[in-house]
Formats: sequence, C-alpha cells, structure tokens
Amino acid sequence: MPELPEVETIANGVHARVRGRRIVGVWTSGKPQTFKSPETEIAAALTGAKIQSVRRVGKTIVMTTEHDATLTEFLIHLGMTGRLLVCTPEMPVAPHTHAVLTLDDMREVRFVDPRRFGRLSIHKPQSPAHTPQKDTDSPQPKSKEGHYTGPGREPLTIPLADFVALFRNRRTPIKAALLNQSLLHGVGNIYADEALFRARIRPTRQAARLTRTELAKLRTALIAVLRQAIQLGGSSVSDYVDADGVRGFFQLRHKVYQRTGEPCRVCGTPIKRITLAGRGTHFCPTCQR
DNA sequence: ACTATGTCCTGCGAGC
DNA sequence: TGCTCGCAGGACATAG
Repeated sequence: MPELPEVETIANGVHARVRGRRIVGVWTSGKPQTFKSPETEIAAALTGAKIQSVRRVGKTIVMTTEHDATLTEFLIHLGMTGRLLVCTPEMPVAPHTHAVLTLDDMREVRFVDPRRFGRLSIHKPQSPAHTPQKDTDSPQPKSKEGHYTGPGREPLTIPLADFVALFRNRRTPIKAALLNQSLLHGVGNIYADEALFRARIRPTRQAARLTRTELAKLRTALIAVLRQAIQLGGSSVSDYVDADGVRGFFQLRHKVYQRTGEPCRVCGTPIKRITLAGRGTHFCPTCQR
C-alpha cells in the first residue's frame, strides 16, 4: 500500500514526465466514492490547465495546475491499491481506471484503483483577499494561506521537540499514534512497524509512556527508514508500482513487516504478529521492549 | 478532546 | 483442479 516513500516516488516520477504540459481532456469513471469533489468540478478545473508541479504532501499527491493565472491543486490519494501512471495512448487501459487526463502531447495520466479506497479532489488555494476577515476566532492557525498542507506534520522534517510533543498525553498504543494522520502524515502500516523495530520499541507501548530518549530514537529510526525506502523506490507489496509501472525494492529490506514466524534478522526470535488498531502488526518480542 | 470500532472494496490465497 | 471464504488496509463515520 502506498505510504510516504511510495507516494514520493510516484509524485517525483510523474512530475519529471508531465511538468509544463497542458491538460486537454479529462475523463472520469463515474464511480461516486472515488470522487470527493464532483467530477464536473474536476473536469472544469483541470481542462485547459497547465501542470506546474506534482509533489507529495503526506500520502497525497498534489498536482498544481495553472489556468489563466488561477492556481488549482488536484489532490490524488491512492488509498491501498491506487496507481498513477503516465501512459502513451496505445497502452491498453487497465481495468478499474477511474480517471484519465489527456495531455497536449497525447500522453495520458491515468488513475487506476481496483479496490477504490483512493480519492480524487480539487483544492482551490483561497486568496487572502477573498477569505472573510473572520478567521481571528480560530484557536489555532490552520492552513491559512491556502495551499494544501495536509492533516498533520511531515515526518521527514518535524523538529524533535515537536515530535515529542505530538505524543504527550496520548494513551493510545504508539503504533496507533504513528498511523494517526492528524499527528504525523505519510506513515502507514509498513513503516510504522519497521520504524518501531529499528527503535526497539514495542508497538503496544502507550505513546505517552515513552521516554524522551525513546521518542528521539523513534524519530531517527522513522526518518532513516523512510529515506532508505525512498532511495529504493518504495516497497512493492501487493501491487505498488511507480509512474512507469516499475516495482520498488524496499520490501527486500523489511525486518518485520509480513515476516510473521520468520527469524528476527538481529536475534533469530520468530517475528510475532498481532492485531493493533485493526491492523496487522509485526514485531520481534525479544528486540522490542 | 480523545479513543475505539465498523465500513467501504476487490483480489488473492488458504483450505477443502 | 476448482470452488468458497476470509483477510488485507487508509480514511472517515460513528459511538462511547
């Protein structure tokens, strides 16, 4: 399932291939749950627009487009099985294709999603002039200036003090807290398990009970594992592929994820699997305390 | 405000 | 071999 490293790989790949191209046509499948914004709005906003950039925010791909000096952000969340592919027209259209953007060089950006947990939407950066001057009553500075910033903090850049503060007073297991996108966004099941293993912390530990030292270790481990995964093009479990349909390699480096019963690569103890927060959770009962 | 659980959806693999 | 059935999970809704 695409998490931060996979989404980053895809966004970078699509960016390199389509930046500067104009969208000349938009087709959508009509499957209602795929579209968080009405399909008519998506088509209207993107048709004729020029692609400025494609980047990652959390697990979301943000395609920024410009049309008559108006910026629009097309948000693509891949869910579990979503793919974003840059294709030539003669390539066969995969089953479960839900959106196709035709570019001015006839190539196509295709969104394919068999399981339909993915979501497409339009985000319009609000110009400050248009926002009513009422936002003084919001207790915390939310996303004020408009461009999409996601629900939580970026794991790769969050300072240690902020990272530690995220987990203060959280009684939920640390694994569940890592999966909470309104705290850190971008971390999913694979990298939560892998980071906790590298930090030698049990997924079941209550977040608020972790020491500052343990949280520092966790942050370092998380950043390291995400960076390494990005370098290897992500983890291809189930059917993840990048913008060209190429698989990643980080699954070969997994130390616990989907290694139930196999020996721990550090101590040889069989990797244990439990269910936590409704998710398969893998850890080494010896190494992780 | 926080926490836990159910729901969506389809492909695949285990088991018979 | 061929079938059924249960599981996988990210985000959101709902309930406590």
